[in-house]
Order: sequence, then structure tokens, then C-alpha cells
Amino acid sequence: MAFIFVVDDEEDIRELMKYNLIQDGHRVSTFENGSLCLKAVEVEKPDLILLDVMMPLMDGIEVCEALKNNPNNEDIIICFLTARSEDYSQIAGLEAGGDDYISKPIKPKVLLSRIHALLRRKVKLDVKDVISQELKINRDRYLVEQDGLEIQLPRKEFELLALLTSRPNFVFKREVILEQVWGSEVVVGDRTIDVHIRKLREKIGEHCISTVKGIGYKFNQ
Amino acid sequence: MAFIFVVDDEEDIRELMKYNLIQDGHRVSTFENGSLCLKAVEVEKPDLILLDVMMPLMDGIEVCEALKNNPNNEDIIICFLTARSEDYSQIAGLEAGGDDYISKPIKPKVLLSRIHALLRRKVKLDVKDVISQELKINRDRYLVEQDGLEIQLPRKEFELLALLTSRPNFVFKREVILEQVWGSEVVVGDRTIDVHIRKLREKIGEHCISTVKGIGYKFNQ
DNA sequence: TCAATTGTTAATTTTTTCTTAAAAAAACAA
DNA sequence: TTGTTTTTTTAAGAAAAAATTAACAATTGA
Repeated sequence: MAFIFVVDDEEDIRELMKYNLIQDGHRVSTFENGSLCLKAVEVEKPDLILLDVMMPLMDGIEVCEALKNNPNNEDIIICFLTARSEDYSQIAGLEAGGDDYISKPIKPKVLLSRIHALLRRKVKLDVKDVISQELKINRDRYLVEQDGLEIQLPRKEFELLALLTSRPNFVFKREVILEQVWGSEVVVGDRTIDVHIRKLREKIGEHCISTVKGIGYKFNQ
Repeated sequence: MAFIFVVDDEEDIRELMKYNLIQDGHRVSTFENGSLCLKAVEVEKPDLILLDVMMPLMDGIEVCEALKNNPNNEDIIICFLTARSEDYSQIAGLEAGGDDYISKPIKPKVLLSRIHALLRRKVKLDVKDVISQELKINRDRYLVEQDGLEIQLPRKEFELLALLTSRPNFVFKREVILEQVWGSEVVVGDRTIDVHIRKLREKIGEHCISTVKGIGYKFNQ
């Protein structure tokens, strides 16, 4: 089961694909153009995007490039949909960072078997949230990977980092951090957060977290 | 991924929703009554609030009205939770400024798909307030962006600027500034405001803030 | 003009955070 | 269990940053 976006300007195709994918147990969102899709990716990252190459305004290649520009999206699988004739675009698309392409007209069986193959490939990378080029965070295993090196963090430190990285550049107020990491009922001293921040900075680098005096801390992207 | 509040007087429901939402990758805070929720909104604005209609003391509709009273909160999505029977409240709720409602008993799948739809709808004009061509103020990050350059301001200076820019060209009286930025109980000397204004002018340009002698200051648009 | 108001600078005070080490608590292993 | 290790919290002085004050200068408008 995966979360899949379908981007195509033709409603018939969107509905056909959606129907088949939902039948196959996936969660599906469809978009009639690239910019709607890009906005939606900001809100929630899909596992896979089925992307029509030929669209008015913004073509699939452009959408793909826009996506892959943000390293946050590097783990989204992109599969292009192309008319059989336009085979030159197949190459262009794969160069832009696409993972596969499916030729129209689309046969449901072919669609599903391709998607299964792609998703199988993805499972390996899956669990990690890519925070920045050097830093990946694995929320299931309380593990941070930096430049390929795995760093095991104690729980509180991990939760603090997970909170800060959940919205890079956003300044989390001290009271919010206490609420989210320690819980509202727990009472801890003033310096507890600072000490955890210190340890995080020691482990993942001084520059990653910055202090906003009088307010709180933020993770720099 | 979003930041979501759940307000319901039944603990079971709060826990159920919290569990599902966290599984779905969101950051969640729960509250057992409306006034706790309203307080928390002051501290950090959520993206979405799931609000039970039937609660003792203050019902969901009231909470919603209280929230929407403050134009600062108009971009918070509000989704009501209603017992299936009380369908009249659905209308009342949407009139009060709600965006959607979900009927109890709540099925996790329905919950999540509704929330995804709502979040997708929320186009994020979110972050920056554009004050003028050169100046943008980012309340999430406590910083000011001038000609693409980020300026980190100390808290008081930021709050002072945020106040002045909240109504460009409006003259804020000194007493009002003291009340809003320092609070009614704090007593500070006569020159304190002036010094902060000086520092702001140094950082964002002399022309931005002008003095109205005998009254106060204003931000020029 | 001249009194009231605001501007400016530097010094001072206060607040907040940093850092280290050590104590306490929790998790783990024998 | 008991001892050991790891994690979490506290304490306390140092450091840094921010806020305030004080003293004097400059400006404004009646």
C-alpha cells in the first residue's frame, strides 16, 4: 500500500488510474496540472508520482525537475506517462530524475505490475526522512545517519532532534519544546533543554541547530 | 505533515485520534476543553484543529467563534466532530467558520482522508508577510528579510517591528507600544522605546519608521 | 525663543544561554 | 537481586546577548 499522486490533464485518464490504484489498495490523489501537484507535495510527500509528460502550462519534465531540486523529495519515485510516439521524451524524462516510464495507452495490468516493481525498489530507502544532504533521520529506529555514518541517539535527544527537524527553520519556543518532548505535566529545570541541545550539537555538528535568544531553537536547513 | 490540535472531552477519543494522526506523520497536541486549546493557540498556531461540538462548559461552536474572532487565526483549518444524530450542529458549525465536519463514530481511514483533503486545500500563503517590496517579516522564524537578506532581530526589536508593521502608516502611541510590547505591568524608562527604534532603524533603514512627535511612531509603507 | 520631546551613545544591568561536572534516575547485564 | 553502564537532570559559574538607563545632544513646534 502506498500513497500515489497522479498528474494528468485528462480527467478520463486520472479517473482510470485512480480507480485501478485504489482497487490495488493504494491511497491516491489526482491533480490536473503540475503546480497543484507541487503544492500538494509540500503538504504531504507521496511515495510515487505518475506524471504525464505532455501537459499544458508546465510539462512533466519541468515538474520532475522542480521536485528533484529539493533534496527533500529525492526519495519520491517518479514514473512518466508518455504517448507511444514521443519516445525522445522518455530519455529526457529519465535524465530529469525520473525512475521509469509507462507508455500510453495504459493497460491496468501493466500499470500495476510496474508500480509494484517500483515500490519494491523503494522499500529499502523508505523509512528515512532526508533532512538535509548530510543528515537523514529514521524515526522508527531512533537513528540518525550523517554522511553515511549511523549515530545512535538517546531517546530524549532523538525526540528533540525529530521535533526540530519536523519543521526546519521554524523557531520552536522553549515552552513548545517542553510540551512536545517532555509533556505538559513533567517539570524539569531551566537548563535541561540547553544540555540536550549541547549534546546534539556535539553529535551532529554545531551549525545544525541555532539559538534564537529569548525564544527557542531551530534546525537550519 | 502538519501540526494538529484535537479537542474532545473524552480521553478515549483524544487518544485514538492522536494515535492515528501521529502514525500518519503529524505532530499532535490534545486538549480536554476549549479554553486550554485557545490558550495553546496563543503559544503556537496549529495548521488544523479537530473540534468536538458537544463539550461541557464551552462547546465547539463557541471555541470556533472565539478563534475566528482573531484575524490572526483565520488560516487555521477547523474540522468539527459531531455525533451522527446532531446534524443541525453541522450547519451551525460551518456557519461559525468551520471548514468541514466528521461524524462520530470516527473511522481512522475516513479521518485521515478528510484531513489530507483539508490540508491539501490549505494553500500555504503561510510564512511570510510581505510588508513592502524590500521587506518581508517571517513570524515563524523571528526574522526579517530585506532584499533577500535575512536579518535576525532580538526579541523586543522583533516584537516592536511586528507591531508597527501590523498596521503600516498607522501611528502607534507610545503608551500603546508599551502596553503591547512590554505589557501593562512592566515599568521602563522614557528612553527605552527610542533606543529600540534606533536599533531597528539601523538594521532595516532610517526611512522605514517615522516619528510623530508627541504621539508615537509609525511604519511607512 | 525655549520648553518639551525625541535622538544618540556608551555604560550598566539584567536576562538568557553555554558549558562543565557531578548527581540522580533509568536501563541493562551478570 | 546487585553492580554497571547509560541516560537524564541539576547545579553553578562563565559567557554572551539583550534590555535598560543615564547623560547629554538635537530637534521640533507653539
